[in-house]
Amino acid sequence: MPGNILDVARQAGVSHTTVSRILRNADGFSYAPGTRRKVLAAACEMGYVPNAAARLMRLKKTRLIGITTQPQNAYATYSLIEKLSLRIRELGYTPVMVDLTASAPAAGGFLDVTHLAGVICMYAKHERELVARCAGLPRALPLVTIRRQVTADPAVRMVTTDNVSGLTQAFRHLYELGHRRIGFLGYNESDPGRQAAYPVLCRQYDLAPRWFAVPVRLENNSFASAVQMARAVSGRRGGVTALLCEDDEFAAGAIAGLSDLGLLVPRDISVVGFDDLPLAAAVRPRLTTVGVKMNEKADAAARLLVAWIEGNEVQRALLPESIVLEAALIIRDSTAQPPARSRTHAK
Amino acid sequence: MPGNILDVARQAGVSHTTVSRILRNADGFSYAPGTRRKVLAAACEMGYVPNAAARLMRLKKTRLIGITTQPQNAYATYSLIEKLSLRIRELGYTPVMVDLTASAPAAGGFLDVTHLAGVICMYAKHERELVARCAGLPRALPLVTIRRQVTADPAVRMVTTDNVSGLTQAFRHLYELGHRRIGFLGYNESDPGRQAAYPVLCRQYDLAPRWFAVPVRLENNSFASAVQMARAVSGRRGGVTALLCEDDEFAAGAIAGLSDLGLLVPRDISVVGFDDLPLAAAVRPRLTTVGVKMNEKADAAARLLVAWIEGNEVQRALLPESIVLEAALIIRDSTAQPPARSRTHAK
DNA sequence: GGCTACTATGCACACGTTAACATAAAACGT
DNA sequence: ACGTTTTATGTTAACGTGTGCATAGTAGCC
Repeated sequence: MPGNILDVARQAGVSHTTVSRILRNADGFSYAPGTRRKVLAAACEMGYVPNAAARLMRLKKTRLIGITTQPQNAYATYSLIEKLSLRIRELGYTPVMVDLTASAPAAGGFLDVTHLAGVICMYAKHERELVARCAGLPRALPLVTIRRQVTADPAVRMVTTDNVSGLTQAFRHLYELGHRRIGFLGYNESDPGRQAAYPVLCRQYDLAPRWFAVPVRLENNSFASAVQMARAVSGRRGGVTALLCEDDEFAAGAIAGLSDLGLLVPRDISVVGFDDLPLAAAVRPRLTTVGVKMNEKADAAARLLVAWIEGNEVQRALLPESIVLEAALIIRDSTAQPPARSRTHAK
Repeated sequence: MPGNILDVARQAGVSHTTVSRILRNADGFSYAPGTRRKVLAAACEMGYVPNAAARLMRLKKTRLIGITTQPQNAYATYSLIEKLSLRIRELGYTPVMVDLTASAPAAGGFLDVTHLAGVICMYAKHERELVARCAGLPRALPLVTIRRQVTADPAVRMVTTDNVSGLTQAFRHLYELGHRRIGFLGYNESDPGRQAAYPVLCRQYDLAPRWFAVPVRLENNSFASAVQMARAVSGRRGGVTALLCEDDEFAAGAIAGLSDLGLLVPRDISVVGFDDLPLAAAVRPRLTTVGVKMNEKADAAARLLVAWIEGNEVQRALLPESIVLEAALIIRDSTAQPPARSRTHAK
């Protein structure tokens, strides 16, 4: 125990109140330069660090921000977590990974959701779960959802990408290359953002939707499950010339799976990803993909949450309900004209 | 504030001490079944969750276990973090990601390293940093290192894979296929575990070592940096017929990079990975790789750390200094005989 | 100089939990 | 029936911090 505030006070020859106020730069208090110097010197010398627990008990506020995780999409998840963590720390908070599946609150788990200053939440299921769990609390848990907001809770804000625009760009790109049988590979049950635009676009371009959903049991490994979907995608009934994928990991997996069947991307089938992860530019062929500006997304989410946490009633009301970032199609090597024989029979 | 222990006590008609002891299953206390039932019912009904801060202040022990992270190797890192988190939770602790680069302790950061019950540490640099930072503390920070232990601190334990055996198996596999120009692709500065065995094996098999190190500036994205290394690996001076890689992500990147140069794996060059991540079986060609049993590793690390945390002096002394898991070569599609012209001029 | 306003500091309490110590009732042995 | 151990519960202090209230000194103002 490396010294408490009383030790510092004793050493500096002042009261612990003075120490507390000087070290926190408390507003509305003026201290003599000499006193200030003495206190800072003493604190610095003995390496004083305020006891987090005591402070928390007093303030009833932590500076912990939860990040919900899930096993799907290792790459995208980790990529986002990493960037979020960085931003959160830059804003003076500490990121904590929260697992909503297992956390029986009474089971001795140390940190409960209720102790968090806020949560950044990546999946619709988690959002519902969190909002439900905090329903009884007098103060709603500040929550920023990435992707799509699903509850009407006033404390929930959203940061997302304009998925509709992104998918539209991708769709048009494929259509202009000559594709008329364009499929969509996604989760069985997921946030509706990216999937919702697909049938609309099909109707708009007068094409039949061809939908491929990964079975729930396979969802834990996106890459591998996409590999397994390749047969369906390329099979008699599927028979698409181009495939839109819900994320890059799916796209990369689909390419691998197709190559097992002797099909080459983009010669035989074009594939488009979503996210523009580092993976997308690394894989061969390089992925044509919809870039979602992960960095800006993390930045916006962290800022929005902190603004909400630190703001008063009025300031909160001024915060945007949602921040929507632009998406931009990044054309690389995984898309090309459909094979010659396919170009004849449209629709 | 959803009720404190006093509220529960009042509702159950007992003292708060009784509530505390019953809810914690405190040893050495026997309570009447009726009392117990009353307390549990009251606590359950009002959804009582013990206040983490107050508990922490009293006990001076958290049930938080830190996991150090780093930007390199998104896949391997996330894979391990995910499994570690699960095990840690199963043991009744809460995982927290700790960032050692930025954490100025006094800068308002809520959780300091000193508040953690222990840390699981994946990289040599972090281990040194942590041990150094906790040097002044009366109680050393319990620490389990994954991979290779680098400090002599008695509170540091290690869980690792038998990398030497793993690399030996891989080397022998390549040698027996007929390869005589076997390179190694790894980090410039990394834990010496996997790299150390390579020159020894070269000497043993009487081959010249061919060493390819990723420049530090590229290290943040293993996949992409391996792609960039392909030219060196296959070039005039490099000219290897087989490549051992420090991890699967490197291997996958190398394959992609080689394909850019018109070289096919395994026809022109054989590639071996390390770790057996999900990625290894997903990528095409499927990776021949050294499996390190990530699950068992996470399990062993979490158990060892918790045993140390909860054990007394005597029990701690009985814990193994290190746990070494076996490695097993998994042969898939990325290795084959060297091309015919290469087989003639050995060495 | 007396009143006011402000500056600089301290005192004492509250937060919710655990644990050492205390106590009353019951069981037990002779 | 009486001392002794055991069982079942309660009392109270302590952890380290922030803050409301109090206080002493100092300056301003007519």
